[in-house]
Amino acid sequence: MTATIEPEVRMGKRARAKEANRKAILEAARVVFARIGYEATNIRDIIRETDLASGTFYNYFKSKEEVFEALANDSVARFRPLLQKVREEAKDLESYLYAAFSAYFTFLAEENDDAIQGGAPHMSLIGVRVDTPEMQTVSEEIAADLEIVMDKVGLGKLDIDYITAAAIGMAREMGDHMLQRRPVDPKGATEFAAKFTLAGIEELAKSSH
Amino acid sequence: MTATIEPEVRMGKRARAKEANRKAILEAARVVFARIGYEATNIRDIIRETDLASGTFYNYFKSKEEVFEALANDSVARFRPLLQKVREEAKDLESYLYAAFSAYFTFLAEENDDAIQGGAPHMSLIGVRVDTPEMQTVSEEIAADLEIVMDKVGLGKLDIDYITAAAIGMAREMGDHMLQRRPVDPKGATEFAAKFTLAGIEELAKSSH
Amino acid sequence: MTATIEPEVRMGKRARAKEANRKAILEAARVVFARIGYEATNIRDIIRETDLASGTFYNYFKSKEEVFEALANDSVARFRPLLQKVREEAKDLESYLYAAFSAYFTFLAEENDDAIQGGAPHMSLIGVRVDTPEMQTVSEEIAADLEIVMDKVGLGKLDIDYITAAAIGMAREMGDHMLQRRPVDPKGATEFAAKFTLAGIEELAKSSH
Amino acid sequence: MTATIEPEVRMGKRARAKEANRKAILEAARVVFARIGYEATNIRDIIRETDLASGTFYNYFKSKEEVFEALANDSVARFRPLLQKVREEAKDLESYLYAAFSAYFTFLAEENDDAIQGGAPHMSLIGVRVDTPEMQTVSEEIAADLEIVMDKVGLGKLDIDYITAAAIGMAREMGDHMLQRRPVDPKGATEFAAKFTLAGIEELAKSSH
DNA sequence: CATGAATGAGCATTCATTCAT
DNA sequence: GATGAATGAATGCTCATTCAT
Repeated sequence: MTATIEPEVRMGKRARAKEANRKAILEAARVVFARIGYEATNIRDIIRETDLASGTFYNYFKSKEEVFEALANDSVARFRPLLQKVREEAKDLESYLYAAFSAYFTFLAEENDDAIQGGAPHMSLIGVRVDTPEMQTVSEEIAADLEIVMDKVGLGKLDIDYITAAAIGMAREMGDHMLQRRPVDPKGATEFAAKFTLAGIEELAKSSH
Repeated sequence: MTATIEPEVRMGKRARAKEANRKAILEAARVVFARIGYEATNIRDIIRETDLASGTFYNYFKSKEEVFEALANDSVARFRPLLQKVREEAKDLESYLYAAFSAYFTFLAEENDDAIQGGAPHMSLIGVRVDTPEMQTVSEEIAADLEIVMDKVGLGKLDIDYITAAAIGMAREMGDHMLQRRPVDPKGATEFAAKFTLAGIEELAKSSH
Repeated sequence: MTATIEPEVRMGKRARAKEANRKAILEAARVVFARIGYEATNIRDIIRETDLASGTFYNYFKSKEEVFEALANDSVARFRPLLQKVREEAKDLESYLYAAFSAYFTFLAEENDDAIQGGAPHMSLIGVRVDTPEMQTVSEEIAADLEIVMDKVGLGKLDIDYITAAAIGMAREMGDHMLQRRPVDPKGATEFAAKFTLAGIEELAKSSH
Repeated sequence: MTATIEPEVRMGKRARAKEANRKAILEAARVVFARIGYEATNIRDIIRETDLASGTFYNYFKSKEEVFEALANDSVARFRPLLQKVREEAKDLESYLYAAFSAYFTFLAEENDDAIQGGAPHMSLIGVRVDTPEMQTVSEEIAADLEIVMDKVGLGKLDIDYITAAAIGMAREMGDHMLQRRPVDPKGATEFAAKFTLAGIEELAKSSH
């Protein structure tokens, strides 16, 4: 019986080093963006955080923007499946909201774990205050989800665009605050946001007939 | 009887020119910040927008940060009276929320009038969310107020930090959407946000004892 | 009676300094191009030759190409009047050829005087081995001139394009060699080239009927 | 009797691959030099034109200069027999000049055949005249030959340096023009140049005693 | 005070060269 | 001997800041 060989193991040393360097740059970028902010960051800051030489950066990315994009894509790629699961398992509006906020706040907390350990003064950029096309996609997915769910429970006539905006804005801003607190408490934030949003929606529903 | 003398009249020619230059720089900075975002703006961009020489900038401000500060202070100076009135006239949480959201959305609509006309993207060049000095300051003012009001109406035991975060996040995100709609409708946004927030807070109050 | 005031004198100190800096950069560029060749020259080499700072270069020129262009334009602008005079004063083919070669070799010697003093190992680029649009214009002027002159003396049926090419090629290549010799002797080169060319043309004329 | 063994056949597989790589690099360099000029070419440009890796370049050449040299030597190797024949068969100055110019213009036309087909600009990208290794070497060979021949026919007292310069300059400049004409006509150019040069030299000889 | 040219530190980017695989 | 990623010195260029006029 032949052992299953993992892709990483199949790669030569060179390929593995390449992969590792790419990851090192991405990770360094994530840390530096969190520490001093995206705009203030320059490429030297990023490579200084690795043990690579300056020219090496350009073997992997053309610009700061491209690292950012990669980081954002990565975040979204990891977040989307969670959202998918939420969507499938939601029974009603309440369970959807709880699950969605929980997914978001938990993801955010995990995503920023390193930054938090390192005492990053700048709040997380990736995934929070950033509108990449991908992030917008996630927003739109949530909006679509909400529309479906709300339709199903007979609330389709409400202003879903504003409701989504309210929920997303709430999540973003609360996310920043959540990350400032110790201990970081995604559960509490979820409880708060879900309850708050649910009440808001119900109130709007009541006054709309 | 001493005649009331307007500040401008009291000033000499020199002082008036000085004041005008200061204003020109501030206005230029406001325009450029709105156009390309605070971080992306450099001092040359600002003075290029005026008919002044680069050195002149330093007679008035030490840095981009200082202009930002001044612009923010200016916003506060213009916004504070409105907020003062809101605070004074608010009888309860409901009336405060309505008035505060109304002040915010109206301010936002007016503040972005030029930008909308000029087709300025206002924020999010590519990806990074930019807060103009105005918005940042206004948000902070409201946060402070909200805390006071909630305390006064006996809701001080709630998680006021999260509540203000929720309200501000909601306002910010909804603000973007409001500015996209035609006609721009601060009244509608106010109605929506106030009702939503009030219901949220009441729900939290209910479940907290 | 008011003294005639020279433009230079009318300029303020600032304007004069500006003019001087521009000239300093051009002169430095000419020297460095001659010393190490156009392609090998970088902008730091040029400014190092002046007592200016690196950034100052960009107050005057956008690139190495632009300095080159300015230098070339300058050369042409100073050469064209000489050619004009040659054209007007030429009585026949012989006198035209002598005058034109003389103008060229003399101009070349003067142009490269500094470079020669400095022991420049690289032969002159400006005006010799370079085809700027302007240099081409000069070539075309010479070609047109030759055509007119040759027509006048009844040699219009010859291959004037090749004759011009031959004369210009000869001048270019001989120019390089002339600059290597000590003393630099434009008279000798002129004598040689004119005689040579004249004989060549006459031979062609003879065998063309 | 030993069979004549071709070099290629004598080599092992390894050596043949080696030879092929060397040739690939040389050919790539020739193409790129012709396309963008020697100075503007960098090593990456050359290896990109092959299917070899960058490091491989250094197994064959130490620098761009060395490739140039090799290319030039190659040209010489191909051109020298022609020139050898010219030298041997020349009975007098006239026949030498005809044969030499013919060799040069023919070689030039053939050498530029690909470039003409491929629409390569060959030289003068913008402004700076570029000599391919081939041309430079050929010129030098002819110069050396001419000196010998002139000496042999008793014209050694003339200014041979200037004469060769004149002949070479003429050939170069006329070569450009020849390549522009259709059809490309080395014969015509040869006739013109030889006649012209011969007359020039004779005139100089006459006036030198 | 206004001016705007000079400054030079700082950043992005390229590229010849090396070397582990 | 081939590979191609890593290296880091070198270069082009920007921009906040100063200062003589």
